Amino acid sequence: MRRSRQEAAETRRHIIESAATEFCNNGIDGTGLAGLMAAAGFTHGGFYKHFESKEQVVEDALTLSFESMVGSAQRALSASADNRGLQTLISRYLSVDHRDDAGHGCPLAALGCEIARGSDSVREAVTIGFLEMVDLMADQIDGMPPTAARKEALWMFSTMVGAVTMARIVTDPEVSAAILRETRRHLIRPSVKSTDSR
Amino acid sequence: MRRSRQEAAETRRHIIESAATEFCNNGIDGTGLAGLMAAAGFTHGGFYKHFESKEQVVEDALTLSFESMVGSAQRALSASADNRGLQTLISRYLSVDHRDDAGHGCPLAALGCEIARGSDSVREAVTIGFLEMVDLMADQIDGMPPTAARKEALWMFSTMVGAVTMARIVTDPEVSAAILRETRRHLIRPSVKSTDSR
DNA sequence: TGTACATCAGTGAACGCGCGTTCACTGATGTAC
DNA sequence: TGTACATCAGTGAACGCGCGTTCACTGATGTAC
Repeated sequence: MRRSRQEAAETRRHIIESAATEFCNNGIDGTGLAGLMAAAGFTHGGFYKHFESKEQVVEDALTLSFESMVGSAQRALSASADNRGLQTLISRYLSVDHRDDAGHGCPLAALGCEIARGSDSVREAVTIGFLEMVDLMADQIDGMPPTAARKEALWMFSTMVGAVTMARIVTDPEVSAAILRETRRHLIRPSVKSTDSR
Repeated sequence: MRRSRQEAAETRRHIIESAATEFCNNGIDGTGLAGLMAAAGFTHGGFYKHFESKEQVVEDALTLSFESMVGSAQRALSASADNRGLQTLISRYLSVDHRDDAGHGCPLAALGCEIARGSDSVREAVTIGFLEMVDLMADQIDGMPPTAARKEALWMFSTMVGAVTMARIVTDPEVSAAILRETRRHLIRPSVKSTDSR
């Protein structure tokens, strides 16, 4: 039974959204197309009416994940005054909530090592999203020329990805919390220094 | 044709070693038992003469990976004077060589997100190895009480894992190199401060 | 605006393939006397 | 020390299963007149 163009577009979007959650929760290799379509409320036969291959839905899901992460980061930043916005962003990323909800979190923390082994087009799409987040953060770092700020944001975001990944691996809850806490302390202190200390 | 006990033990060890490389290169889900045994020079039928399940060889391979990483780190540290040992360790970890040779590198950088979704016993084994590396690094941080040094090492190593993971994802070679370089700069500077600056 | 036909979103069954696991078989090793 | 038998490391074929992908079919939507 054919659906209207608008309905079909909504279906596609819905599949991509739930695919992003499935991938982040179970991994890319760990998510089958049947399960992916079931999670979206469809049978798996219809998959190829929307995508050319599994690879394509991976690419679309990762792109959408970054768009929503960048979007909510932008909203958080414009909602808060001064350089507190960056601190809020970092604190949220390095929170226990984010650690415990991979499905709705950063795709780099959830799928980093799988993406590293992925195709060029997947890595390309992820690189674009990563650099958008980096630029967003760099804009919030004051007391630094733009080039230096970008370099600073580059390592800050990589550090955040590593911290959440490790906090998810470690079995001791105290060590896990300590990783997040210590990383927060190191990343937030420097940018405060210019206004607080001395 | 039965082999001697010693031969069998050597075979087992050899399978674990090549499994570690295979996992780090192709992922845990991405490595089949047939390929794993073929890489070790055997047919896949003999796998269950040495291991109870795929899960067990994963655990053994990760444990061995950490042992060899911790071992070579210890050798590097004891070979160099003062606190230069820690700098050498960090520089090597954050090198282009390590980035480009996942198979013989740190299992956390190569498999972090897969391990995070792994079984408790796999995560437990990895946590032990992670904390050994952390303690090794903490011992090299001077001008800090042991508890603080351990916390410092905790976030430093997480940061290193994140940097190598991101450097492997990013498609732009300059950005990839910049991630490693900036992370090196931030991690090496503080420990030098106590002897160099002021 | 109404009718006739082509299009295609979604279903459900099927495809070949590689996965983890099992098993009968082999012949050299280990053990018991 | 020598002989007879049990053990078991490694082989190669087979198992059921879930994977990504394909396809015939359906009926509502879109298009042409």
